[in-house]
Parts: sequence; C-alpha cells; structure tokens
Amino acid sequence: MVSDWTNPAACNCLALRQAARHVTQFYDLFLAPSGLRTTQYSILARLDRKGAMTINALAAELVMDRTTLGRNILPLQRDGLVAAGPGRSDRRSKELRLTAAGIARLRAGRKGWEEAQARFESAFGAKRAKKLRTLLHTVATDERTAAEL
Amino acid sequence: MVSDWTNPAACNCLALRQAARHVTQFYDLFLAPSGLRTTQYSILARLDRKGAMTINALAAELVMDRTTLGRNILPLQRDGLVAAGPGRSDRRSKELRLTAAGIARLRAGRKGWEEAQARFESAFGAKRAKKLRTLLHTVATDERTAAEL
DNA sequence: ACGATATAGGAGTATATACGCCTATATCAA
DNA sequence: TTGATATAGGCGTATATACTCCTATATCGT
Repeated sequence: MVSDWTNPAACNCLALRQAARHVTQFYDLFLAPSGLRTTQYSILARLDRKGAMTINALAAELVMDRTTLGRNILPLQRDGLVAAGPGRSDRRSKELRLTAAGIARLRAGRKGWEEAQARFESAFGAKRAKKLRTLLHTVATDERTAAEL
Repeated sequence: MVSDWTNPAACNCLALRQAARHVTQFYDLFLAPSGLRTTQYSILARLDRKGAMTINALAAELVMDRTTLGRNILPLQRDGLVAAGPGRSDRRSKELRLTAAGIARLRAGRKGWEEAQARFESAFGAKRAKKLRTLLHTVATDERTAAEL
C-alpha cells in the first residue's frame, strides 16, 4: 500500500485528531455544568491524585508541552482553583497545588466525568475501550515515536 | 472498578488527547520543512482528493467543527494555497478549492507525511496501527457517542 | 407571494497547543 | 571561585479548537 497517501483513513495522525476532537466535545458536554473543560479537569485530577508538583513534572505526566501547561493553568489560577508557590529546594521552580475551591470544583466535575465515561463505555463497549486505551497509552509514551528517531 | 475515577489511565478522553498531542508533534516534525502543519496538510489533501467543496461539507469530512475549519482556512487563504469562490447554486455557501500553489505545497508536504507515517508504522507495528485506526474511526464517526445520547 | 423555519457562514470570545527566545537559577568542571 | 553548561519557567507569536450570537440566503407550507 505504498500509494496509500491518497486514502485519508490511512493517516494515523488524522485518525487520532478526529477521534480526540469528537470525544473531547462529548466529555466537555457533561463537564460543562461544573464550568470545567476536559483539559482543566485532567489537570485538577492529577494534582489531586499526585499532590503538589512543578510545571515540568505535571506537564510530563500529562504528556503535555511545558509551555502549554503554563498557559493552561492561567485560567485556573485566575479562578482560584490552583495556587502556585515557590519550589522548596529549587528557586527556579514553581509548585502547583490545588486550593480548597479547586478541590470543590474537581468534586463538582467528577459527576460529569463519570457520566461521560459511563456513556462512552456503554456505547463503545468496555472491552473495546480498554483495548483502545492500551493502544493509546503505548502511542503516547513510546519513546521510539519521539523526535530522537 | 466503580472508583476508577482516581486512575488517570482509565479516562478515554485523556488517553486520546495525550496520544493526539504526542503523534501530532511527531508528524509536524516531518511536515515542518514544507511549512505545513498536520491540520493544514489534511485540509489540502482532502480538497485535492475530493475536489472543491463548501466549508460545511469539508468540516463534516474532517470531523471538525464548522467554525474551526473557518478559522483554519484563513492562513491557507492568506498564503494563497486555498481560494474561496461563491457557491454555484447556493449564494450563502463558499466553495473552497486548491490553487496551483496549494497543489505544489501539498506535493512538498507529501514526502514528510510519508516519512512520518512510515516511521510511525515501523515503530508501532503496521498491524497494530491498522487496528488502532479502525478503533479510532469507529470512535470518531459513531453517532451513539454524539450529543443526542 | 409570503411568513416561518432552516441552513451557510462570519464575528466575538475563550481556551488549547507549541515553537523560539529570553532570564534566572542551578550544577559541574577546572 | 569562576566560567561553561544545563534546567525551570515566562513571553511573543501563531495556529487549533469550539461555543454563542449574528446576518444572509434558501426552502417550505399556506
């Protein structure tokens, strides 16, 4: 299939982006009542689970560019959901942590996430969803697909 | 696994977005010499394959929001790669078409896309990639996961 | 013909993404 | 100590994404 470049369905990147757009809108729909986007929910959830951490560390965990995370936390800081303090041993770094309001907002968003997740798994199949997540996780963390190739 | 909400790896949406970010950066790396982003390449490629079409039709094909596509074509129009003319039978619509420069640019980007695609498939496995694309296509087009649920 | 409704697309706004460049701080070597 | 190098993060810029509201045109029922 050397000439497959004319077949749109053959592009792994396009397939990923289309699916990500579609599913993001779906999850955003159920998160909307809490006033959170999926990206924001994932940031709050990770901070809740792992505790305070620096921008670089959090960006790495979320497979997100450092500068992207830097922009993404701005609305969260503005709304008082996340606070930034100086790093303990490294004065260059900032430690991000959830505020009480952030914890409350996360709890508010959890209901929406759970419903979106349940509906997705119901429509797509829990088994297939698990297989998909496994493949996606491999893609997102496989160093061989990184720039060093 | 009712309390799986604390497990980041369990979120289908997060897994999709992380993988999309990672792979987009990878494809962008190889497309960069042509001056195209993956989104732009996919727009040009679809116009080349399907011929002139309206914003709404193209957006539906690309699983992209109508207004998003409207913004995305602006840099392409500015650079003279895509031209917009009036719709033939409907004066409300605009017909998008590739210009000669757009065709040339698409050809320039094709080499980068082919290399990115080949390296991805080599690292991830052609068989696994095909399975992944099948799952993603189902996700992106499954009406059951849309808002109407 | 005409009024109600539907559709095509633009504008305003906000967030998401990431590259390149910059400053500040840290670390390491001589 | 001190100069070279590495790392943490901000800023400018540009594209990507999508919601809401808006105007213009089309279509359909009467």
